Amino acid sequence: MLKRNKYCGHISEEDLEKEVVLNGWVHRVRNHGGVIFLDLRDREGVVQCVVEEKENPEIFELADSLRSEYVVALKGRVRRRPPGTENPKLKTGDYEVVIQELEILNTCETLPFPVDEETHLSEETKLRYRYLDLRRQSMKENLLFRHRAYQITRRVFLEEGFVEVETPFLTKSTPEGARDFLVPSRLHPGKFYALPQSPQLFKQILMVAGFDRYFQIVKCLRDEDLRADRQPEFTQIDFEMSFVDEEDVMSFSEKLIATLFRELLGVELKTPFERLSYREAMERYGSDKPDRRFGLELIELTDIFKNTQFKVFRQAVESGGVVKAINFKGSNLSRKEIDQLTQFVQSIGAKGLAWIKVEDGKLNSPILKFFSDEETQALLQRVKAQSGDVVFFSADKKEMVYKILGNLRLHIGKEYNLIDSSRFDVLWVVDFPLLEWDEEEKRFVALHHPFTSPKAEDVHLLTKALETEHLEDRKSLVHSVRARAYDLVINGYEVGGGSIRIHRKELQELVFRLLEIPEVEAKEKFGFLLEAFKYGAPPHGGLAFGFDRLIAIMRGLDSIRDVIAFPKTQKGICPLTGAPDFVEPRQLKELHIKLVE
RNA sequence: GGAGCCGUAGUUCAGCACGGUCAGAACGCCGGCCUGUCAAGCCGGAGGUCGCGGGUUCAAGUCCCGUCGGCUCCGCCA
Repeated sequence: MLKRNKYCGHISEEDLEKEVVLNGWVHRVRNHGGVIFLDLRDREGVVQCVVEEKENPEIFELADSLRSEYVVALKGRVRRRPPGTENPKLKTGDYEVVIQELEILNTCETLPFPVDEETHLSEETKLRYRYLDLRRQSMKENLLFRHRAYQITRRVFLEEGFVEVETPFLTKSTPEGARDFLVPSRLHPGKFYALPQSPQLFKQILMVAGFDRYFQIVKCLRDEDLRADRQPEFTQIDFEMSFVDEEDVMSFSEKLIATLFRELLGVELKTPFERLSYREAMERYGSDKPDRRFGLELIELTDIFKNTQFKVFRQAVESGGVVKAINFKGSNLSRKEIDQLTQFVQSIGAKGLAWIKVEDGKLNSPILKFFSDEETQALLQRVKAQSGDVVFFSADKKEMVYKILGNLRLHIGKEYNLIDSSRFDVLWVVDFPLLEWDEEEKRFVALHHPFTSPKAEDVHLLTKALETEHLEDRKSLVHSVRARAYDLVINGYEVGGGSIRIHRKELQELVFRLLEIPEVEAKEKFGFLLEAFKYGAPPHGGLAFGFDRLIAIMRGLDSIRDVIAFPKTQKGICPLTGAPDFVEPRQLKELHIKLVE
């Protein structure tokens, strides 16, 4: 076999008049009768190869039998293309390889879809024939980009003295958080391993072990429903540091992210990144991961309507809720467009969508008749209403208003192309609440995870909350406790999150008491961590980046599937392998598993 | 668990609102011609369970119900 000494995509001036051996796939063949052009492709690119019938009839005949995606090896002389026939679209477009020897290493059946074009393909087709999909340029570039990102990431961690350690995949199920993937134990009937949702506990134990600075690029697994930015298995850049506070973790993170953007995209991010409090993010954008590349901010109106006659608003305010609005300025939306937006908010759980349209100084609205003149005037002034504006309202419990208007804002931003996709909006969201009330479980749950440290100045509120009998009072005390947590948000996606952890037993026990995790259970579920903390746990904290999301955002892609070599469909299926699938009864028996029905 | 969009040739799609020459296009594939193309060109050809099941109707890609699959979103995702 002729063995490659050059990649097709690397043919350049220095190869002129030299002999090269290429290995690759037939990208395209153009037969002109007496001359055949063959575009040969490998990982690095494409080069045109040529054979003329009168010069080399045997090779010409062989080349005539070539079809798309045949695998070939060829030897040839590189020459400059005749003037006027250069192809500026190709990196190697000034040159061509005159074929002297040609070996067909393998044939290829008729393709299910063209590899050489960027035809839109259904997700199912892409994934079923992923090996062909990955031959396509954009997908190939996505993976090569990702590859470079791994290398830069490792280098930056190395420069900063981090140690790479692997943590177990067969581990213990822990309460709180996402649903675990379980692995039945053959050696221990009835017992199960859990696949890790993240290396969280292990990396903290590594800090106790004195490794000081740890990192890992690691798969995490969560058995939850999928989204464009969520796969059941995904990759995190995970790290943890000892003897640090949030400033250390954040500034290292900034170095890593800024380096990736600089070296991969040539984009210089301004450091330190901007910071926004959780509260401000929610109040202005209705989201803890705001996309600030467009306006349409939420406007507070509760005070204006606190005594209103309009029942919908008044009831919301009386029961502790809020009234907020967004003003889609100069949009001149038609009734039909407003109806479509109404349908959208209804699909996410709103009862309806109140609106006012400003037209030539006149107001058009189904709810205006319920407002007093003062309310209308105050409202118009607050939202800075001008002709052409359409104002949308939401009045409900705070969380609901944020959800409705936050999503509506985003929906409008996308639907009406308000987003400047040429820039990156990078920010930290900080000052998260430590705990939030879970209405379903009737208890407090950790917003990040139960090991997140509260701010020192807020700890006394936790103590006080424990002593408070009345639930509403207790809620308001607990909700005012801020966590030493931080999320990195880029273009409206949470690409990373972390915190300074609790490293002292007493504080951890206090948090467990508030989470209503009984001592017995805490001991049973993560007693190993609590025990480790007894033996000299250093103060520590860390962060994990969602690697797939980060790469997708940097590549300007909407779905992380496009940066994962072999992703799953929305139902968690792998069309390439057919996983998940049934297994042999014998396998089940070994695992002591009996299927119901 | 819920909402929306989609499913027609190997691929991407049109046809569906108004049921009746609607089995169509492009690309791909096969055959032929062609010495400078590069999404080569020209001529010819093959290729379909309209996702699946049921219903309405004289008649169903087209309307209705169910179901399966793909995508987006809500719930869920510390």
